[in-house]
Amino acid sequence: MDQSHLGTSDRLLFAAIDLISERGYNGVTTQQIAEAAGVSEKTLFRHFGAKQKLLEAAFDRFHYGPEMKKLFGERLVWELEADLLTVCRTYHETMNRNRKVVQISQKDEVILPGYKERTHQHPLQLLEFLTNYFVEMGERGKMIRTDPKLAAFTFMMSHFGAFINDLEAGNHYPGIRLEPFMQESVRLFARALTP
Amino acid sequence: MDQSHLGTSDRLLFAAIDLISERGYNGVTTQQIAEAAGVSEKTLFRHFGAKQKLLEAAFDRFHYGPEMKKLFGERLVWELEADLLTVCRTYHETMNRNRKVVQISQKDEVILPGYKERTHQHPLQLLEFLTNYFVEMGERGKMIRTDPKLAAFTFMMSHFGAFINDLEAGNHYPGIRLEPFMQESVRLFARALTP
DNA sequence: TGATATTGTCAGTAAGTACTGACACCCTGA
DNA sequence: TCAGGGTGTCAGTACTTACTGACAATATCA
Repeated sequence: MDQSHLGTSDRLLFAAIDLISERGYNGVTTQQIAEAAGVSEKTLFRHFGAKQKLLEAAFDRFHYGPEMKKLFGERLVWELEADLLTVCRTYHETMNRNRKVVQISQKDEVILPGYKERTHQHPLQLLEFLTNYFVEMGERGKMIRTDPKLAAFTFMMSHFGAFINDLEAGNHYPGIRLEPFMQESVRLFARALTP
Repeated sequence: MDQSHLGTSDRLLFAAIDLISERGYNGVTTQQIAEAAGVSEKTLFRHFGAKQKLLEAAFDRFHYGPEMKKLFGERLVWELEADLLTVCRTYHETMNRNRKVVQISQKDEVILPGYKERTHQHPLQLLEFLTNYFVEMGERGKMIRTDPKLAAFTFMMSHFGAFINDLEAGNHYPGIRLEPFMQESVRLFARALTP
């Protein structure tokens, strides 16, 4: 985790995200953030003016925008099992990139009003996408007739749950790893939804 | 939410759980907790001695022990769909009773070391139970051969995800309600696992 | 009524914390 | 060599907050 090559601002942003995601906004002092960044507290305030501004800047810096819309529009092969795997891989990739940001918006919703919505944009998009995909697959006769939105939601939730579970403490459920879980869940849902 | 009939200690414990689950341990002052309980701050300290002790007492008070082991051991009918519904209902009931406690142990793991494990005892138990159930069902020829643990985990995770999603802000995913979700998810998993 | 326990009030302490100002230092580039 | 931008140091301010002590008020109950 050597960040000495980064500029002062970036080091502060990194440190802020790291510490706040662990201990919460009110659980970390500006001094601790500055120290973690290898910088004096004064410098922190010279750059960001206020603790809150620092968090907001950090949030903006590390929150990946909704850039995946068409990202896997081409990758689809209209085979249920393969496509579900693509979707859930994309989901876990996105969530893991935003890992700490998600954690912060969970812990400190109160301090960052309005920011939680941004964090939940990705999952919402994916849900919408998956729903449309199910509709289309139904029309092609490659999927059973069900409520496509609820089916998509159930699939998403199982991966959201696994993600959060992993976020929180790693190993509550011993002997369970992400990759086998993804494959098994995809297999199950594919079997459930194939005519 | 009239709690005037309760004793002083209990009112304080209620107020603590309420406020801390919303704003986090460091986001609430002892004065605010006392005020919410309709009691002077001094009384708070007379009863609990320290803020941390108050939280610990509150946690103990509102954390339901693992009392369900055999609770639905008799309710099972060895029909996949019906039993899955029983399991996930039990799950959501337990989680919802512990709602605020779960939220606190998510936000303030740092302040309550060791307590998170306790919160995750119920899900762990249910997972173990469900795994054994799947094994038994497999032996009876009423279920396909799969990794029973991963299948159980996938089912649990979809409900854990739904629970957390509901916890956090209520309605990220508009138009989705718990009851229809439970039924649809049970239907899906039953279809996936029936021979 | 009187004894005891519980609570409120109020003033106060000690520590922590976000944030500032003044000044000296160092590095870079002209 | 000089100027300027970014930084560290240090002292300090204003505010919050967990927690305490002393005393008065009230409720409970024998």
